[in-house]
Amino acid sequence: MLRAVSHSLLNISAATLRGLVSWFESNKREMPWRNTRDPYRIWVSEILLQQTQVATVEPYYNRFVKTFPNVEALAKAPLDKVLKVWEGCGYYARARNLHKAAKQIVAMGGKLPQSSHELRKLAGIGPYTSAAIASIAFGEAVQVLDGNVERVIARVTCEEGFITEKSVHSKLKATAEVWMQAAVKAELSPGALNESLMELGATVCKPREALCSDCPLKKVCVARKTRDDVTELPRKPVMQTTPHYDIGAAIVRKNGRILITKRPEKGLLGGLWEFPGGKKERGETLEECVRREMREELDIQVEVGTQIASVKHAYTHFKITLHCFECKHVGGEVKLLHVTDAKWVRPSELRNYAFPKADRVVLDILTNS
DNA sequence: AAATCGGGGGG
DNA sequence: CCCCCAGATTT
Repeated sequence: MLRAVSHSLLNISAATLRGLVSWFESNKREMPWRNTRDPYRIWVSEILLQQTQVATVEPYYNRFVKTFPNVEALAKAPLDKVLKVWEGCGYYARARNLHKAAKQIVAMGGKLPQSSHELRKLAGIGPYTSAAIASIAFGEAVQVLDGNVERVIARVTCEEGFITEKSVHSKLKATAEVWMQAAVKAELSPGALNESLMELGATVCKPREALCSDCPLKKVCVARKTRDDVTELPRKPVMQTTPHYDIGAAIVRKNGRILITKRPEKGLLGGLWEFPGGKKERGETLEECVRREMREELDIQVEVGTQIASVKHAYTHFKITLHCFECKHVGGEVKLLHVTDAKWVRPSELRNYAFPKADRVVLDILTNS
């Protein structure tokens, strides 16, 4: 055990690390947040980049910093507006926590904390993000260990253990720490080492394709030397298949307006608006499901008309097909039984509200027909 | 330690 | 169409 770690520690030379960073300097992709030193913008970019690819993040980042140019602007904005800018980007707890942390920072005097330890205390900032901001924005010698860096180190050190095991994770982290110390001794900047390793993982040492001939670490990579297929590392347990649900949803119309409801602040799609509805139960038709959901969630009676859309969508732990029906409101005043808010909205105003992706598809069908 | 929490891209 | 990706928080 000790030997495996020691081996990788002793083998990373200043020259190799310099080669890595200079590879990065000449191969790095252009990104909007790489043109700024503003810690606020670097923070926003790192939150958006959690679980999300660079190409997806770019338009969201540009819109976000234009709408909320600094911590104060973000802190004083209503959450609904923050969610609207985040609409479609997923993992909405990130937006809620970013907003919450902005308020925390303003309460602390308006300046972002500069150490990874202090950053870690803010909502939505965990081990990865605190290290990323501290190293990139403030030059702290703290290593990041995101999925890219884990993969690069697992391959370079030929770590065969399952990535989900704590001991394996600790080993990779220990190696990353030693590399960081070696980089500091070689007078390389901590942020540059971290960005180099992440960029290498994203563009060369990729999950299902390793472009080893382009890799600045190819001479020291143990997996490349000893294995047929480096992409088998890091090892991961097989994922189990996810359940599928049919959802019945209603476009309830009254006096030219459509009824939308707001989801609870916590949990799945928290704080977003949607067309009311819910899971179809066994032995129930979609039409019966819609009538039942309108009764249970809102205490209204509807007449279910034609189906206007059937949208498939995959979440992290299950899949849905959203079946959407035109409905006529025929009785009952709306009561907030299982929703936090409800509004009758003109079709042209629907786009002012933040909807989940599946509902956005329905909305597009609705307004383009 | 395991489950929750989106949406995009690739084969 | 299915499979893969992966950081923070909650349980």
